[in-house]
Amino acid sequence: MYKIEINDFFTSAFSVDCVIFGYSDGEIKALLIQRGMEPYTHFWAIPGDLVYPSEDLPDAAQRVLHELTGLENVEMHQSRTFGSPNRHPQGRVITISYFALIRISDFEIKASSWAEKAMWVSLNDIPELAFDHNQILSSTYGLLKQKLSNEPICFEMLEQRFTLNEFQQLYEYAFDQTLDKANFRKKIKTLPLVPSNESQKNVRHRPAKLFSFDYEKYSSAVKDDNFQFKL
Amino acid sequence: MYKIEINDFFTSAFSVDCVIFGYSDGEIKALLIQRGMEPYTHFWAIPGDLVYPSEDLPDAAQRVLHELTGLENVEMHQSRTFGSPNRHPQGRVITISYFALIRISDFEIKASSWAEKAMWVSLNDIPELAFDHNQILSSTYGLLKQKLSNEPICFEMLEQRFTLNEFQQLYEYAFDQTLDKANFRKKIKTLPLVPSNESQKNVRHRPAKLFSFDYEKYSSAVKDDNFQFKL
DNA sequence: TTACTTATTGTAAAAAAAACAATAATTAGT
DNA sequence: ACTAATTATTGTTTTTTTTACAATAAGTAA
Repeated sequence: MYKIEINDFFTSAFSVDCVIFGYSDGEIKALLIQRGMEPYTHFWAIPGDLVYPSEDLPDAAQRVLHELTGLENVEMHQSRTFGSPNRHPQGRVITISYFALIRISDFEIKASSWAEKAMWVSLNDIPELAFDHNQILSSTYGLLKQKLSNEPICFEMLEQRFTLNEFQQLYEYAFDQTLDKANFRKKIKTLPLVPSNESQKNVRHRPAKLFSFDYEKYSSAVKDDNFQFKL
Repeated sequence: MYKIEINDFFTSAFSVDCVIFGYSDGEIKALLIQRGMEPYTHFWAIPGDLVYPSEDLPDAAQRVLHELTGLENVEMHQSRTFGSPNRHPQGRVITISYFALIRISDFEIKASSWAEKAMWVSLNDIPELAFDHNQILSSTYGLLKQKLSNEPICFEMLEQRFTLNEFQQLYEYAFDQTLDKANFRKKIKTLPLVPSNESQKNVRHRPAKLFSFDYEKYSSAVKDDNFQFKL
């Protein structure tokens, strides 16, 4: 065994992978791209790329997401790090995964740079992905579900105005269980939901009122009253 | 701006940092080492070191912890990843933090390799640490507290046999609140705690019975009855 | 105006949590 | 062996929260 020099360590790269979740048609979806570049050409993948040697990780996540999908100003949170020695065929590449929830209708997706296509894919229809991206995606979805019950992040993926039923259905989907409508409404009575004067359109029955989530009221309730979101 | 070649990316290193928690004298403590090496010589730090280019991350965590502190067979879990461009003065080094809970009395700590000393330090007495280790430690402690209420990991840091009061005090310490003794005992009635026939020694009052946690019964309850730990 | 469908509110039963009190058990010292 | 001291342990009542189910109200489209 020969002695390892300090410079032998500085031979690795790292990347960020951005798991973007959205919700539409009653399903949670992830934003995927099709790779137009070696390795795994034409495979679908989570948007991600190598980080510049002097770039900070959150900045890199923003940049990479923008370059590949056109998405801007998406606040992401760190998920897990994946570092198997052979996960990347071109060398040792550690990847730090980030995730965010966005409103699908608020953004226009446009594949660019080396991404051939970009599209929303239901979590039920995820194909075989490049690298270890299937593992990254399912691990990050697990993290998302955990956060859903402790933080009011679901409103980042619901429409800006939503019905209480849509709110409930999102939770029923994520936790795979049906909830009593009356009790659900009682439980969320403590949340800062503000009713709008608009209602559902184009339904042939009594339309539901549209609500929105008041983030300011929420964060001041957290501070002042020690309020804690829990569903 | 000149074009960046693929090889320009493979110029970074990464490390693992092992945050080891223990509990004694009513306080949660972390295992720290004193660095006998540049940079931050003589600073206290979380045990950690660079990962070999072909080494898997969990293996690296095991190896590094063993080399610096003598600890073996400690199962660690991934915490967060820290990657500010300037966190390491010798180059770009991303660090992946791991954490574990151990019974202080079960292990003998022995500083070796480039660690000058190794000792348990109460979380209340943490000095200024090397690199961004203060941040890593507090962030990981936050993660620990989160896990404490959802998983039965506290028994990894309590003595193998413990009194119900010791169990309660650990939670009172971590969540910084006093709990009603009678109600605490009722709440833990569902947990697979098995009484031993031994009791506390050397106390000048009625000694408490010693219990231990039955991991097998726990994991089968999780599978069969869909049981979930919650405190 | 009517039929239809869903939104919304209410009430009662059941379960869980919190508060508080009483009793039992053990040790150390006399 | 007895007593004082201290804590373990168990019980009971009250309060709060959750669950289950039912009833009513409201809006749309025909």
